[in-house]
Amino acid sequence: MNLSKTSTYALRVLSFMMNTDADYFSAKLLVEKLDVPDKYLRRLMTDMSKFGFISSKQGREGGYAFAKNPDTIYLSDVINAVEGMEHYQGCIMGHNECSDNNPCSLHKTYAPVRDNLINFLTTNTIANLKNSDIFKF
Amino acid sequence: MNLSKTSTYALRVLSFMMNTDADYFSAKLLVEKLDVPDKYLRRLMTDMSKFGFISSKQGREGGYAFAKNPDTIYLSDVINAVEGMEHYQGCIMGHNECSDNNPCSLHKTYAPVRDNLINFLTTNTIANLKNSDIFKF
DNA sequence: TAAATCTACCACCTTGAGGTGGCATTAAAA
DNA sequence: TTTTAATGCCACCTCAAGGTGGTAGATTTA
Repeated sequence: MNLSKTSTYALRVLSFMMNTDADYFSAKLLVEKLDVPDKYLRRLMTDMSKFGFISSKQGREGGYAFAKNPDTIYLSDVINAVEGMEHYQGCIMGHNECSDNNPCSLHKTYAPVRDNLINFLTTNTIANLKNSDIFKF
Repeated sequence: MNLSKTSTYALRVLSFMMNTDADYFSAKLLVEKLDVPDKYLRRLMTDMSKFGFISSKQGREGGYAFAKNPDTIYLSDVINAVEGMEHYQGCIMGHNECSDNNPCSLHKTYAPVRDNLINFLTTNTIANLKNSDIFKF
């Protein structure tokens, strides 16, 4: 499975924030800890604040913080915001139209696999990523 | 889930061949039926014959045919040949190293989903795609 | 053996995701 | 009020997947 690189960046940032105690997380800190390109991360953070996941505070001692309760942020919300969920919901063969009524040759067999994946993404939240035994984000 | 476009092309070609009765399939026919770019399909077919899935016959009345029994060609074989299976086997967060011993924050939760996907790709063959009720490849 | 109809191959073009440079703006701290 | 350390934004660069053009080579059939 391949989330877009941008989605993994977003999830890793939020996971790190969930597992680290701080009021504000500066871009500088996140870049150091997560090895994400500086400017790219800043742009992503700005995007995520526009989507309402985080808030930002400018100026010295500023940075980013959760803007809503992490247990209300589903993995699918994050993915949907930064790259869209279409790839994960659509036909594995890439057809625009593919349904039970007009299926491709893999439609039926693949259905439970997709359902399982969708279920994973729509039931797990950022809060679920909290785990004191984890040191990799 | 997003297979690469090239993987879907490959699977769709093989699926079409599986569901159609003919000795040889010309590039022209495949392009017409499957709406894959002409030159791109030809290059892909050449690749697939190098990988041993199909054989090609040049000249008038020539074209492509299965080079091995379709029930010995697993979906994962095709994907592995044209784009590699790494994306589907690796860490959902994109880490190079991610194992039970050194997991990312999604490792444990995602494991069954990945296993399910891998199982789907490694147990289904091209022969399984034969289905007389299917008209979309 | 010539025409027709295929595949094979090489080099190039296009597009979007990912990534970068530079500078403006904000606000706490000194 | 100046300095300093943050974020915000715009325009551009890079690279690999996907796609194209042209031509050479193979083989069947008339």
